[in-house]
Amino acid sequence: MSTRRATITDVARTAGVSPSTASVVFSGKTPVSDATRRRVLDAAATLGYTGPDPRAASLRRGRSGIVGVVLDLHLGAAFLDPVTRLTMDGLTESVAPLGAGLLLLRDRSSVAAERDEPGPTLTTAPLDAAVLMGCSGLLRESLASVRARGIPVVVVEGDAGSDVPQIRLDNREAQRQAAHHLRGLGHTRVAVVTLPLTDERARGWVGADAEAAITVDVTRDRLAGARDVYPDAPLWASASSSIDEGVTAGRALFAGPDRPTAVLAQSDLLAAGVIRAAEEGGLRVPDDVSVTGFDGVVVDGLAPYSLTTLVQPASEKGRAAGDAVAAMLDGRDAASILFTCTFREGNTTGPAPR
Amino acid sequence: MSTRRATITDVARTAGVSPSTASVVFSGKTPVSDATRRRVLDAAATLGYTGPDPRAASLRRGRSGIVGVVLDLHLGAAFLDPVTRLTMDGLTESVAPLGAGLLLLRDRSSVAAERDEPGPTLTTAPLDAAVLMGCSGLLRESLASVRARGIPVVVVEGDAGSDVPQIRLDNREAQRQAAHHLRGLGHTRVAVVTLPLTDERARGWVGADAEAAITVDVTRDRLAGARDVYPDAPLWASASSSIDEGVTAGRALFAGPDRPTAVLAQSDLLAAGVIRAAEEGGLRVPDDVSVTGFDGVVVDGLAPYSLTTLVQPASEKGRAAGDAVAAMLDGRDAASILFTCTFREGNTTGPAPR
DNA sequence: TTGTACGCGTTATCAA
DNA sequence: TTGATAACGCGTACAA
Repeated sequence: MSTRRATITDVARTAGVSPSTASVVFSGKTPVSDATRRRVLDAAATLGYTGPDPRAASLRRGRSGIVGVVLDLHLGAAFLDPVTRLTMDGLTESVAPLGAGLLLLRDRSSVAAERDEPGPTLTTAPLDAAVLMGCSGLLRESLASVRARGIPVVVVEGDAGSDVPQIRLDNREAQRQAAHHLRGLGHTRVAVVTLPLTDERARGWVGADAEAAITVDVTRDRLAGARDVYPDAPLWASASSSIDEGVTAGRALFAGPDRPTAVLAQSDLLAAGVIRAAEEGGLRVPDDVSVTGFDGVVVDGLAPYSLTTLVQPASEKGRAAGDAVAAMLDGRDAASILFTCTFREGNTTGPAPR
Repeated sequence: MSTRRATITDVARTAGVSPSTASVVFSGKTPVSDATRRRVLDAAATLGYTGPDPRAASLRRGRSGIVGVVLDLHLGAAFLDPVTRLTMDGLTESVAPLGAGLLLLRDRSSVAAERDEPGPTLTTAPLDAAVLMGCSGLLRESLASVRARGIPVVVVEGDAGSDVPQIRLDNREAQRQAAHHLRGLGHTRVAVVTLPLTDERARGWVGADAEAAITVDVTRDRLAGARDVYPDAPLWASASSSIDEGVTAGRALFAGPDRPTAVLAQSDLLAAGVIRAAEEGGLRVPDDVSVTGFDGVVVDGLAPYSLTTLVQPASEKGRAAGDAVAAMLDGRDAASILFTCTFREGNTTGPAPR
């Protein structure tokens, strides 16, 4: 084997052209005569040169073609959430035309403290831009340093300073619609199953104090919407958004004496679990209990139910984030966007039983 | 605003030291006197310098700290699979100590053909290494060029040339164990629900021709294990690994005259769906029908069932891939690994009804 | 259409 | 403990 990788200079020399010409052959930025191109390509083949070194190209260009995505959980957990998956899909799509790929990063504020592993960070990775998805407030510092480096940042469903473009949802209004819907059906005994209230993710009934101390934006906003219509509805906080958590919640809800006739769940997965718990308890949905979800995602295994829910434009959110990144990379500035959910009536809600 | 970002040279000049000294202050590779360090740090703060440009550092070092991960589907679909999630988690962990992050790449062979979007590829991204997860054979070409560039590659559950380290599972033996288990319970009328047979992902009953034309390794190997014990079991191919697909399969299986008393599903999700379909059809599990899964993952919403299944070391696979990458990056060479599944008996299998 | 010259921002090496 | 030097491999004005 040879001692060193071939560079474009080697190729140029072998082909008998200048390095710039060889470069142009690969980038296609400038017309090159067919004869020259062939000579260069042949030389490249001979030398085993497979194209410009991305590292060098990236230094020269000032672009790496990499967009960092910061998730607030470890991968598996983050992607457990269908909304996250859809949003990532949208982001992937909208970022591809930029010639960029997504680099998975973790919110160091939550992890790095534990043990001092290195790992790529917002500050050490060769990023062209960064997208923060639903990250905790603690990451402010990294955010600051990234912005200091002049790297465009977009925040999706998270709490960032006001001068960062944000992609958000009308969580409160949307949840209010669902509550209205239930009230219109005559429901008065309604319970709410919430997403985690804080990073601690404590599960169980929620008292006034805990309710006042909610730190997760999404949870707080959706709850506010429910409260607009049902100020006194009892609250059960789940530890995560999953069917199993919904089942746990449902069991608790349906166990007591004053069984609710309707449940506002803050996610479709939770709603699916609540429905499962209802069936398990011999309650029929929606005859005995109405259940609403939130997100409008496909819940694997929920058929034949079709949830009454708020459909959120999940992949559009990702796409919007990508577009914002593209805009900023382009020198334009990106505005924050507030997406709207659509109420969709399924077969899981019905008139309140008398 | 100033005209240009500060560089380490600017910082050095301001601090009255040489660039190399300033560099060392940031990298910590060499002891520096406290006084000097302070001067440099102060200068950096003054100039708004937040640390070395990763692009330049990466060119100089010859390392980017990025490991590419090629998935054979779009993100959302890939992460729909719990095994993929776990594997990615393991990979993330084992790659973090390397100071590396994961860059999400798509199998261009499947996508690029469609439309000619640029997007990051195996060949244009600044990768230190690449991990291919369950990718189709078509990607051979990219694989070749990557290897030509001297980039270490590891393949997980996919079909690559023999000279690439592979991380695989004893699919056949494992599935055979499940089949043995069923035979031990006296089952003779057994059906198999498979993962997709080919990239086309056609759903339905499988004839001999189709069975002979299976292109997906995992599917073929697991089926072989089932065939070792039940050479004549009827086959239903699902279009993906999901509960809903399992339901569809189950309905088909339980509709016919010769209803099977046991079902070997090639994934836990499929098994969960089959169970759901059984319940739906008034069959009790395991009294009327036994069902086995494959993977040993937590299926959200499956409780109170605990599947009889083959537990595969999913995150270990990811970790092994990361370790292999680390080894190769280190100049050592990495061997292929064959992981073993563990049979776990749950409450979804029982004696064949008489 | 092709070639020349230079700099992108760092860091490894070695000498002081 | 610090500093000088020399790449790292490429792209792009600009000139020819």
